[in-house]
Amino acid sequence: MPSRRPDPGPTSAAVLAGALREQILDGRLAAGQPLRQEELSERHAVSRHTLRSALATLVAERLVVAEPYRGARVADLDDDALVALQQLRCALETEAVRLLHDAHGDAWPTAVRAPVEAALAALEAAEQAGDPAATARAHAAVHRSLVDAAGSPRISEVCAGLDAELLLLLRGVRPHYPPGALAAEHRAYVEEVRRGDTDAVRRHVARSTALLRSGRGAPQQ
Amino acid sequence: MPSRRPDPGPTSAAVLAGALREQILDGRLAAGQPLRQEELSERHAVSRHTLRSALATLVAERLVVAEPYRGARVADLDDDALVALQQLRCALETEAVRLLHDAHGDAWPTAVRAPVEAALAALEAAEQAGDPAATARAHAAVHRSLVDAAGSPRISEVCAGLDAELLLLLRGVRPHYPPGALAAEHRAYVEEVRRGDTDAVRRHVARSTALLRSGRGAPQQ
DNA sequence: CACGGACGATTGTTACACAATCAGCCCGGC
DNA sequence: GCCGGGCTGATTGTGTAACAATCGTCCGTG
Repeated sequence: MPSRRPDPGPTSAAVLAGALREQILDGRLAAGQPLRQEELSERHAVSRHTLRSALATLVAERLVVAEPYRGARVADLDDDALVALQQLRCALETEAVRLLHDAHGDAWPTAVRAPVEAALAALEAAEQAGDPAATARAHAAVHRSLVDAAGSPRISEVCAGLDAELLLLLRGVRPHYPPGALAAEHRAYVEEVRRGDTDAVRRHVARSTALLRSGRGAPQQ
Repeated sequence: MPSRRPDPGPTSAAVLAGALREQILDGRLAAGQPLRQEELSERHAVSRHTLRSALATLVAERLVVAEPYRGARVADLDDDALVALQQLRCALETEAVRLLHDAHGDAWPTAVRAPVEAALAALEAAEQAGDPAATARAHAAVHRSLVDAAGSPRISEVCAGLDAELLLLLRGVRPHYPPGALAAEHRAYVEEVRRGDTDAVRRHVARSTALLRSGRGAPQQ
């Protein structure tokens, strides 16, 4: 039924970048691990050129850091990177909430509210299923749906580009919440921002940052 | 006198990207113009591979848009792109101003104020010299110094990445101000934000957007 | 006039080679 | 003993030439 494929087929470099991103996010490629071009290109059965191209996209996503002639390695993010990232997310989401309130007041039309509600429901489902990785993705999706609702494409895009990095930051963080608490907290949060309380964004992000810091402090045991 | 060279020499791809960026920003490569790999690689005496690498960095900077198998072309930005970009800049600079006020109140230490003052002085000088391109760069530098003062590296970085795109947007816009007016307006603006008036950011950006839209409306004559 | 296939142009990918740089090691001089 | 210089292997950056995949277009057929 859908038209055949406007999609010519993603390039090899793109699918390779996707595979590497997946391996980084699920820990098969550990933080700080060097990424040698020859080894990786052989393992994935591609040319060294296309591997370099894939690495370049991952560098743009900040999942990989590279310096000329010294090679690339999986990014390992410290607490400073966490707070810097959260400050950026706070800037984007605060402005998104302000744009939403300027456009709709506290009576969001269903076209705006529906995706957020769907994301909240998905978060609740993932939490009940007990899958930490899926919960983390669903959590990111809630915030993304909120920012997307503002209808500012560049803000949305930067926010989307932060998702992978945020998931990398979340790796190894034990859930602090009993199942359902995260969804409930976010339902309340969405309600606050719907009333135009932009400070709620700051509070929410600050709380999240504090929890992540404490959760990352003792990764072993 | 300075240490010999911590710099191993920028890679060819990097200098090529710089050259292409310069050509795009000064109009030698017109907006919308296709960028053929073979032609450009021959003209700049580099391999097609390194050209592709340079193009990838320019795509990341949004000076070039590319789609697989269909080639790359110089970005041509419309009014929608302008307002989307300005919304993003507003988000970043508003948060920067808030961070500054949270950290220092309205008594900024000299370490914070000095770079901003220097950027303002440079803007005034460029304006008096009557060089529109230098004025545009100095104007961008004022806002960047303000954001950098907040000390949030990720916000600064996104903001810096927007500079080239903003300069591209400004191409062909006639100055609306008599010499000195831009610097004066920004001195007043900095004074407002120093007092913690985050709404001043929104007003400033909105005014700038309106002027740019009217200036871009009739590029010829 | 619609439709489908052939054709050139352009991009994506590969293989192999070489130059440039890095990291470590050995070695001689103070 | 320790410090600095040069050598060496490893790794990355770049070049050359080719081939495969895709796009856009033109052309012939019905």
